[in-house]
Amino acid sequence: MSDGKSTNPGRCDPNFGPSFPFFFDDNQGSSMCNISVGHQDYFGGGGGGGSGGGASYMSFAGYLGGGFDASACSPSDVISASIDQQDHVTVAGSSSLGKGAAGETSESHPVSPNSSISASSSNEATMTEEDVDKGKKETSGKNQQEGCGDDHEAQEKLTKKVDEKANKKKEKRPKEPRFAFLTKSDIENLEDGYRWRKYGQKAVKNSPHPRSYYRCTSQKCTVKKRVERSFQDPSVVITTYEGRHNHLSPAALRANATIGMLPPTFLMPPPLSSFGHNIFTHEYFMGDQLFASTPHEPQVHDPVSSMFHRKLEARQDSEFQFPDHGLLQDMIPSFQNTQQP
DNA sequence: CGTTTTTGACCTGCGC
DNA sequence: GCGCAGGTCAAAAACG
Repeated sequence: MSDGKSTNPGRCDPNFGPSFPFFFDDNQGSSMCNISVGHQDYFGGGGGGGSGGGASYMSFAGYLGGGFDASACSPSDVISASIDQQDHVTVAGSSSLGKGAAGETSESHPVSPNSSISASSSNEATMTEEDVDKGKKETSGKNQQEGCGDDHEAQEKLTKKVDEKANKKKEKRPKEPRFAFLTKSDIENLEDGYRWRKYGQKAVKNSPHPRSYYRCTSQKCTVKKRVERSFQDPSVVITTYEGRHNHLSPAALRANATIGMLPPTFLMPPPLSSFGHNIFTHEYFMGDQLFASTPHEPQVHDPVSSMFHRKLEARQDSEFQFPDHGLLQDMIPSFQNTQQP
């Protein structure tokens, strides 16, 4: 479609807002957690991106490996949560922000107050097979069809693939970390700094809105994302990222090249640097804060971390309701449980 | 001409 | 085992 096709690095869409993730990490198959989140709000300019915190607190950005670059923009609100089975949970809500560390173009966008949403995650098996799947599918579908024996090579390949599949199945492949976030926006394609190629679209049960599947266009990068609208609130876009980027986002590269002054924290992992702006700057809640009563002390001090605290406070009074059913609930079934008594 | 989107078909997992 | 729903593939079309 439009050129940015799916997402164009570093560009801002006038209507977008990043939202926050809720992230799940399926690794180990455990399960997930919940999250809740919030409401619309807005935190003005903060700075930049962030590292999620200390060692044990990895931001979703970190998880993704780079996930987002929000250099993009955003106007809308975000609502989201992310989770990581291990010890972190992140949630967010969001809205617009000012300039990020990355500089880029953003100007501050006014934010509009919006809704409240909550989420929880259940990832489960839903997507975990993907990585492996890819190979599988390639093999399976096609090969079966072609198996007529056109060519030995083809057959051999097939066989190999099949074997690989079998092995993988047995091995039980690790699940890719995932995180999702809700964004209140008219636009479905969030500008997250990476380039995505759409590889499928599917109608979703109980929802008039189709779900789109995207893959990172970078070579060897297996990150995928799914984008769909909440059927209950069409203005809410649910974006789910899966996997971690193994490269810098085009936007991040650009920003770094231009700025060249970012603190190490930002530059280190590709992902983090990319997050520098929108997302982090908006609201981001650390999991422990959500689930535990102990205040979280960021191990790494950075603007973002501090920001989390402030934001969190701001949000405590929010009322979380999760209007969505179906899709969202699938992702976030227990959202309500996370709410504070 | 290269890249991305569209879209129908196929595959897989899950519940009944 | 069957049907359903989700996810992916890949040919064709569209786009720049």
